[in-house]
Amino acid sequence: MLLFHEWEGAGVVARYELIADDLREGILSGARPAGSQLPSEAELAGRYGVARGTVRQAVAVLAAEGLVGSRQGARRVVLPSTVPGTMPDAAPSAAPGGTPGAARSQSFAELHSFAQWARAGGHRFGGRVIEQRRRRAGAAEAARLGGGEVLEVLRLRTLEGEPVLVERTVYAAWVAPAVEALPADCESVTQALYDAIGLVFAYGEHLIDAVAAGSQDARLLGVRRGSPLLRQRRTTTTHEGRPVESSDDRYRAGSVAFSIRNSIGANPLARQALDLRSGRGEHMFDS
Amino acid sequence: MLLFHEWEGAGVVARYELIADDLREGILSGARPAGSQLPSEAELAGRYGVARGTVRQAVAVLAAEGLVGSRQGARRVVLPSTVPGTMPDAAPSAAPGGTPGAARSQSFAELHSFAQWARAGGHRFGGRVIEQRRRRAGAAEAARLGGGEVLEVLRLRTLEGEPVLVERTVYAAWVAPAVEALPADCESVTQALYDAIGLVFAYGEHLIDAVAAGSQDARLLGVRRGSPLLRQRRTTTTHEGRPVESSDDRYRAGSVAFSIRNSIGANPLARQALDLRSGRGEHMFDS
DNA sequence: TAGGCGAACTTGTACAAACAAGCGAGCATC
DNA sequence: GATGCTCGCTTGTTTGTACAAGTTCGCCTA
Repeated sequence: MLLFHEWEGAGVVARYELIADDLREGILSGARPAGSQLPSEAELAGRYGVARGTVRQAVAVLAAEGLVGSRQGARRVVLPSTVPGTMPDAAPSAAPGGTPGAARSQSFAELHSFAQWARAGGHRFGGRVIEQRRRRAGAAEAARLGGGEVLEVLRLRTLEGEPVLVERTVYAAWVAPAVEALPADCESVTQALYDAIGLVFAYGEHLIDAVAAGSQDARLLGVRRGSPLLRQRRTTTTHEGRPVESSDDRYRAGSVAFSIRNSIGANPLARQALDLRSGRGEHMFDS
Repeated sequence: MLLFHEWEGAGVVARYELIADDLREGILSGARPAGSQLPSEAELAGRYGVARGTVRQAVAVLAAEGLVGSRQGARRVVLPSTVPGTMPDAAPSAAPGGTPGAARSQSFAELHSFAQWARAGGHRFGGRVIEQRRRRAGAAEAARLGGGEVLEVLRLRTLEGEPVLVERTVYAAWVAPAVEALPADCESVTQALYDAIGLVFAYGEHLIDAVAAGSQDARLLGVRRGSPLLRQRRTTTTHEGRPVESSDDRYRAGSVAFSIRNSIGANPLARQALDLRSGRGEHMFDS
């Protein structure tokens, strides 16, 4: 239970975030088991000494994370967590290397930055640049990233010592100099670019599908050509909506999965049909 | 622009939803191009004749969808939409077979129900039951779905006449009778179960990765054994958090992709490491 | 001209109040 | 015993206000 005096001096963090963290910890620790009801908004408001609106903001966070369900008229319930791998060890809230409650703010970084995700999960990881060169932007790239001379980088990343990810990234012209200044074995490009020029990867658009490994993929990942890979294509922009990079990431099958929890009310993930006819549509890399 | 008198009698729909729909249509139609700034909350409040809080709820919806970006102190901006396939045709808001503004409420259904997703996208689709039988629940299944005699169903679904999806679903004991009562060529199981017993699939947890096609997969989908498939494993629950089904869906590579837009603030999608060592962990079906 | 400063603007957080809408349990009725 | 209904509880929506915090841009100064 979060006590009021713990807030004094907390300062920068919003109260609804603190309340959300407190409730989330209760859920993840098992103190509030799946199927149990949360206290009513009125009771929580009284308990934490805040207005009902503040409590609503807090539980809205949890609902967006898929941890609790809401229906008008009925108490909120804790939803079951059934993802394989998270079931067996009902870890008592003290995850290795991560402060409890950081899950939400990590979730974008996790999806975007391999390093930040791996670090948060307590994994041993590495990576290095295989190839890097400037070239003129194609038509579609110019539309996505803006014109000029883009920077194309091929990276191989490892998890627990094994190669799991081939990253083919195209950076917009305006970030190219900063990326070129990075060392070849830079662990976290995202972090390095933030430190160097204050660049924040704020928004992303992702397309997830499966492809067969090409010869280069196969060689780098140590799998047979044609074996299945999980592909994540993404385009990232800054706060202002300025495009930063466009990437084609390919994971070895069985090494990494994407997980999402959604509710009938709101979720950003959707299926998308691909054009079955034009298999020769534009590829970012024809390796 | 939405006019006030259009609301009179609208009744059930919340005003913030109507405002969100109006703004979304402006963005998707191109009237508010990517990079442009939205009017300030105060101005929108005046224009729509509502309080600022209501406007904030509306734009929060758009922000959750990844359509607009927010930073404290700066105007909201329209984010670029760069997913391949949605770029070329900047469809003037009149998508085939879908009312404008329905995107958000569809997004869960789209992710869950193949039929509803395909219908919303204007695709020709079909499907049939290949195999169906009752059996006792395994240990992990009992933990996910509750014990008793579960119902296992194998379905093959087609898109534009071609087989694209093998669906292996396990239904909890309490829904098994209703599922068995459905015809083998039932188009939308979700819809049929709602009509029959008022069942709503409200929450889902999904795990997305890539696998090689097994011999049964290959035969049904008309691909070679070992070719890449996009796999979506999901567990769905009702409003109350009661588990309904657990499914293993495999899409032919190149037929369907998952898309997601996220922001640094909030998103439920995250990577998850898989155990590289134990390849013999539990499988729902060992086909 | 370059840099610093500040004022106006904009979004974020929090509170208080009121009503609408849906749920659930208990009660009364048949 | 089963059915239907009412009432209290709970969440959803909306308004209004106030202040905090960050951004933007123009002005002023060095």
